[in-house]
Amino acid sequence: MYRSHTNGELRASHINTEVTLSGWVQKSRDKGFMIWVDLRDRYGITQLIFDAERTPTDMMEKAKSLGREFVIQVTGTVIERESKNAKMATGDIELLVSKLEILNEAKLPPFTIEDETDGGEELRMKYRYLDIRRNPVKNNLIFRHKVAMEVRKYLSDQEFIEVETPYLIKSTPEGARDFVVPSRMNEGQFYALPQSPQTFKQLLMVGGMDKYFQIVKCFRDEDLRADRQPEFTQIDCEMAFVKQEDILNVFEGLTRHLLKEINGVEIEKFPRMLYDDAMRIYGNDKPDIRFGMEFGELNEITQHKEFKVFNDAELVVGIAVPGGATYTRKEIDKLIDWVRRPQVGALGMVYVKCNADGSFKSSVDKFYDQEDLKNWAEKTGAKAGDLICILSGATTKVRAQLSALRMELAERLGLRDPKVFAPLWVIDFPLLELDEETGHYHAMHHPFTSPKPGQLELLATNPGEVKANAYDLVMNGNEIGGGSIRIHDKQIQATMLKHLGFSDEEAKAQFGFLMDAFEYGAPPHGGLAFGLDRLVAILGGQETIRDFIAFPKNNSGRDVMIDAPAPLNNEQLKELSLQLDIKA
RNA sequence: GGUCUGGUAGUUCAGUUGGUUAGAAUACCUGCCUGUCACGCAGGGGGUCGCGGGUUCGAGUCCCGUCCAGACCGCCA
Repeated sequence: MYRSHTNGELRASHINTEVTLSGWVQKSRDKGFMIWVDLRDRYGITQLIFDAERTPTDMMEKAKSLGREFVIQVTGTVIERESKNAKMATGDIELLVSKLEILNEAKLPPFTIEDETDGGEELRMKYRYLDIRRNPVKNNLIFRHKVAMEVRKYLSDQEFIEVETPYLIKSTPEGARDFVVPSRMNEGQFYALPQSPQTFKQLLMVGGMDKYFQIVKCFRDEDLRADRQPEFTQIDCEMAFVKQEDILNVFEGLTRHLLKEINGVEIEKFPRMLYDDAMRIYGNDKPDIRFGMEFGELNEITQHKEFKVFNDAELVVGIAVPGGATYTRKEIDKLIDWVRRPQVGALGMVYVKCNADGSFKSSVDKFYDQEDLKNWAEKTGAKAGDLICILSGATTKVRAQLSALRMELAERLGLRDPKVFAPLWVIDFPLLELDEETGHYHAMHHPFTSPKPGQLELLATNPGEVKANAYDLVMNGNEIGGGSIRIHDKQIQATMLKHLGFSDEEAKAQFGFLMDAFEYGAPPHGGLAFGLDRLVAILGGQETIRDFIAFPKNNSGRDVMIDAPAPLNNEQLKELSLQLDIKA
């Protein structure tokens, strides 16, 4: 037996009992006459004591030799501390050690195993097993476990069945790039890892599993971000015999359950916003509605003067920055520089200070009078003391730019409180999206999404106008889930693929199995998938998903701990019938 | 593919206009310390300034290239 108790559970009630503990040496404080050792495990810290009067000399020497992160086992008597520590759960007691065994020595760790570590990101990733000993990371992993358990509990209670789908599937050219796995037995052929179990869950619906879910790894070979990993986990869900309303209700229920159980937050009804409105009011399909700063479109009240920039613009739009009227010229210039950075890409910014005395001062006073500026303030909801920031240009670009500015300013103003949760549904997404480079339309969600009833005909004439039965669940400016009602009719699916540029042969080769299945009695169905990593990070009030993943990849998609990816040797390549073509 | 920021002791960082032997904190080692818990005190060891090239009497510092890391844009149906 290595331990009778954990390091987090001993209290005053255990005094005078003999216990055995195991764990890691967090720190030892050697005062010469006495040595205190903090013994750590997953559950907490217990203070051990060795002292010259009660501890044999040889054990004193052994205790002196203990270094950080040594793994030890001790037996002893729980005693009351002479100086208690109210900050520790076990702070009333300590263990007078009678037997000390070093189970494993440890090299000096490359960074300190403490809540506020001195280790940088890269080192922590390289020695992730040490990082996981730290409370912040450990607690995040436990938090993630809790969320996953609540998801399983809730969906299971609603009669959902968790079904596993294959990881070795077929590559498709649409959408994200696939991770590809060569097949040894089928020379020259490749599996692909799934970007999502999309077609399989639809086939489960055809198979009659009318409520399915799966907590499942998905893979996308695209560049990473702080909130994006090449392998990530989805809560993948699908239901048969449902309409959009049913799906929204079920998964709003799940989300409400999580907010209540995990965060103790009760939210009655999630607001719903049309995609078009989200774009118009927030310039963004995943608006953060924890704060206002809503867009005010100013075309009508700006384009009657000689200011060419506004007169030529497709869209003139502004936001009110609370308290911004006090910004200095220098601060505003920095703001203008910020929106002109290539990442944002605005050409310039017009601003209006709404002074406390009710007067206005703008960067375009040459063109507009106080009455004009007052109208702008009204339209953007600016009050005395606010600053109006106005961008103009092509609608799509300007909305994205002003949205970026809105988020940045809200961040700086502390309006993005991680303890506040503001979920909403964004509905009626467009079915198709125009690819500016190729001029072709592609599916905004995926090619199995059904158009709104009666809009199928529009596909031929105005493809960009067609709305889909597609919806996103958005929280605090993040898309935490998205889904759609699917096509379940072979003809409609064929038409859809044709409009996406698939020939009949390509459609058959790629998705023939799905369309064949539709001919054998496919029920109406739809579903939704949550990004678990992101959901957990947001519920946990953090920005980066990496610390909620036990072994994440770095910015370049590398696992720096195991040093993957790595080359294959020649025998392996030969066995797979592969030749490399790498430019020097 | 692109933009920006960074790379100096085990670690986190400072290093001025290019100028003596590159510093601080922390960690580590040694000694002291009768209640520590961010223990304290005294002393000590520790550097390929990412790498390569260039300018210069002289480069951590300036220039060019390159590698690595992070954030973002493109991308992520």
